[in-house]
Amino acid sequence: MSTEPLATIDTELDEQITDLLRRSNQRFTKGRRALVEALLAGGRPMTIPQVLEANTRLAQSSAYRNLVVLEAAGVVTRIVTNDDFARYELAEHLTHHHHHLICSSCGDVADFALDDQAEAGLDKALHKIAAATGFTVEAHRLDLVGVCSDCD
Amino acid sequence: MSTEPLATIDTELDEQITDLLRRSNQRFTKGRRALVEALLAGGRPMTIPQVLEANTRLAQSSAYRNLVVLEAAGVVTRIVTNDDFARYELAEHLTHHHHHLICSSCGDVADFALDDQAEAGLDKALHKIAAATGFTVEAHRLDLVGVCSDCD
DNA sequence: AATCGGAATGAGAATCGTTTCCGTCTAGCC
DNA sequence: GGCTAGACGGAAACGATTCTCATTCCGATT
Repeated sequence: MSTEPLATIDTELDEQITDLLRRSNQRFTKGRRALVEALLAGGRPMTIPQVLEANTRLAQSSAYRNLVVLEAAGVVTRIVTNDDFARYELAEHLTHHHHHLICSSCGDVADFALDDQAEAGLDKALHKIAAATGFTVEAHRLDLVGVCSDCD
Repeated sequence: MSTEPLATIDTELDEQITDLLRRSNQRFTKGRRALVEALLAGGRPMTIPQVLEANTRLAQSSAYRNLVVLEAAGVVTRIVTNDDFARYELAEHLTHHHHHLICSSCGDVADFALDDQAEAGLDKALHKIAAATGFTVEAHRLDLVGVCSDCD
């Protein structure tokens, strides 16, 4: 479990994650660190097979188990599409608020961000809806579904 | 396969669906009609177990198979959340453009619509993104994730 | 209305991503 | 150094969905 990392977790991020994990009584172990490194290196939502391929030392069962732990701790986010596999990426508060481009052909997912003005307008409209329906909003998700340039 | 329908499919809708199915060389059979009626009566995205419970005459395997057929024909839309089950609802062009409120506690999904102005602003911003990334947009999906008033 | 051909049906088996078990190993602590 | 709770990893179990296949239905044709 010790080859050169796919990406380096800087001190600040390390502390944030350690802290997040500690809050749910979990440790930031080597296996979990390797997962975060793989996701960081990927720079996009990755399926478990992709993660395992990126770091062949990881055991499948541990990857699944630890991604559940990391999600519960708020370190990563699980994304499900119509594709066969679930995908994971670093949680937004460790990176930045963004949305997803989902390719309906190959299933790949990439990130994009809305400009501040559009995001603010959206937020306002959504809060209005929430207030009208008695729904307590935790987050909003915006996906663009279409065909990526590779598949076109 | 002949009890009183859960909801009535009016002539116009019937023709639209028949036509949609014919385009993919499929018939609008009784089983498929029963599925559409159940979804129509539900008025919200439903899981297969919910559909089967609403109409106990439906066979599970046929429900799964026919929902795939109906989706391919563009009659229904499949929605996946973090919940264990996929959900289906009538396609937007048979109803109206809308978005989803997803309860992170019970998994239930309800519909909501953005006001025209917010929707137009969103559309504009998304087309800008698409143009910048070489992504061909087919649709956008906007979900509000939170806790519904029942679970609160 | 009887027949034929192809599609639809339904019960159960198979699939396969994901989860869980369980025995072994580690890291952290005295 | 030993102790112990937690983490690990290989393999078995799980479960939503899909596939199989014999049977039934539908629609067109004579």
